[in-house]
Amino acid sequence: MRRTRVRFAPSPTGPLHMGGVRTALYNYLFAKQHGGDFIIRIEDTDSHRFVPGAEQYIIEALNWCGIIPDEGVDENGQVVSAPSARHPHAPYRQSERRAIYRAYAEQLVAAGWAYYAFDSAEELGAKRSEAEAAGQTFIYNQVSRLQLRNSLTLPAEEVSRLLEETSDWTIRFKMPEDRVVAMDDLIRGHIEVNTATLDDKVLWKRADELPTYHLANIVDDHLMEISEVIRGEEWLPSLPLHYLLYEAFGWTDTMPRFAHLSLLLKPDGKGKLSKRDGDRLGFPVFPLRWVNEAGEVSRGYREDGYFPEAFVNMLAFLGWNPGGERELYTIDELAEVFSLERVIKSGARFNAEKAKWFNKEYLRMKPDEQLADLLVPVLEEHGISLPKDYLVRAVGIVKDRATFVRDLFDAAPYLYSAPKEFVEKDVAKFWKEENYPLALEAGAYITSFDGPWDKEHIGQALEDYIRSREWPMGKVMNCLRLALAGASSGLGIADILSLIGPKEASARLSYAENTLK
RNA sequence: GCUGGGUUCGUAUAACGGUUAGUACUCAAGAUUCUCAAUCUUGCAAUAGGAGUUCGAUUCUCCUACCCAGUACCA
Repeated sequence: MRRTRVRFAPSPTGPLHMGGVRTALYNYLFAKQHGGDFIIRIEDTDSHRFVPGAEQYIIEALNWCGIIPDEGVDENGQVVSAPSARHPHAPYRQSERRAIYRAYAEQLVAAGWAYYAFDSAEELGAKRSEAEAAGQTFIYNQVSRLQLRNSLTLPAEEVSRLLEETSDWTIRFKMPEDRVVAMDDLIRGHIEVNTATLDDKVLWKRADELPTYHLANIVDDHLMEISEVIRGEEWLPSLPLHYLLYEAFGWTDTMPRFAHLSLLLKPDGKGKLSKRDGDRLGFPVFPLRWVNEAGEVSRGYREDGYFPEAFVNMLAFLGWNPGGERELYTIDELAEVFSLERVIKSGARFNAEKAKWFNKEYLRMKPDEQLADLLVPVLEEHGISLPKDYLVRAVGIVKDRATFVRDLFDAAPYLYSAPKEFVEKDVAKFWKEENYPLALEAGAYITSFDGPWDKEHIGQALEDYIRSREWPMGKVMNCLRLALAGASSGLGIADILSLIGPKEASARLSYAENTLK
């Protein structure tokens, strides 16, 4: 039984999408469950699409999620370039491995599994548009390669000359003509494809001396001793090529097992989840905030106030579930119960409401002390500073109505500072001549209450007082809340009073009396 | 178009040939309360369609429809 080694291999062409985070997460969970290694490899073989900062973003995002690699990134979040005991397969960035790939590509040519192709990108582009105009599709395959300029059709001397004198040739895979490739996918089961439907993919480019994804991916997975490849569904059509590449290299016996994950879909309508959907429907599609070169901002789960544990839990359950009815799992618990067999084959539609629900659940589970600490920066934004023990008590009172930390303030700002304004509509409704004097009187009574100053005793005393006088309970209470909180709806009067204390309550009552008249 | 993949309440999913097709989110109603939340209870709501195999199909096979992906010197 070989050691479990899986990798997440993103391309630094932009911020990591939440679907990418899910792929990384499943890889991580699989590795942890099998006591194996989780590796991050940066696939930056496309020199044209490189985006500055993207690699750093990916590393930071995974780190925020608690998806910590065993190899590929050092303790400071930097991709490691030199091999060491902890990082035996460095470098982990393909642009730094470019010297490796050419020999492998040439090996395939020598063995008859690949050939040199001299058609320029422009020539091929022209052929494509030509075919398209005729309602057809141009494919570089077993049929067309015999009409094109390559080492299969040109004389040997001409090939050597072109290899020597030109610098935009490529090495293409010579797809077998009529073979059924039988494959097995850990999630989808047995799949068969006939090679006659496949094309001759470019493996290596002389122009930038870089491999394409297919070559680099197979070579690196082999060199890095990857045991399972868990990746997105968009790679399924390339699987036959990858199987054939392992065969061509003679690596079939150590070929990894494959698992193709379905995609994340839009919450509504058709198609896969995109950045636009987030903007349109008002939720993040990226783990972290991202600002592109044009200065456009994409919001992130972190900045929107999600706990990484909630984000990870929610993501894990999008297209997978452990079978029972429990939904809340820490990342370590997920690693224990995760299984590729239970990954759903069809695409999962993302649901922003459910994401919020997860966060709310995690917020409720957090100790009040911790929530109080998290609330401090929010209060600072409002210029408020209060003692820790006061915040702990306040948080205990509001946490049930909060989804995010900021709701701990937003849901009841009056717990942290006296209201300066009153909701007009509520004033009109409750602050009436026949009601507010009663409320003021009840307020005066309770602020001088000499029993134990806690929610139960205050609530009981206040209620008894109002009842004994046969005043209308609702009207008096709402009036009191209006004076204390600035609005007629909100926390229970006893909750508010127990926290702010009789002195502050008294001050608020006077302020309301003077302000509202 | 071609190739491959997919299809259970609105959404995420459970049920690996036998269930009144379950659960969560959302939504609605009720209970509770000084209001609003929270909470609790109840409710609405699904096997894409059609053939087969079988004593019996959500589950297995085929066809149709629809959805997704790929079809680049991008990953």
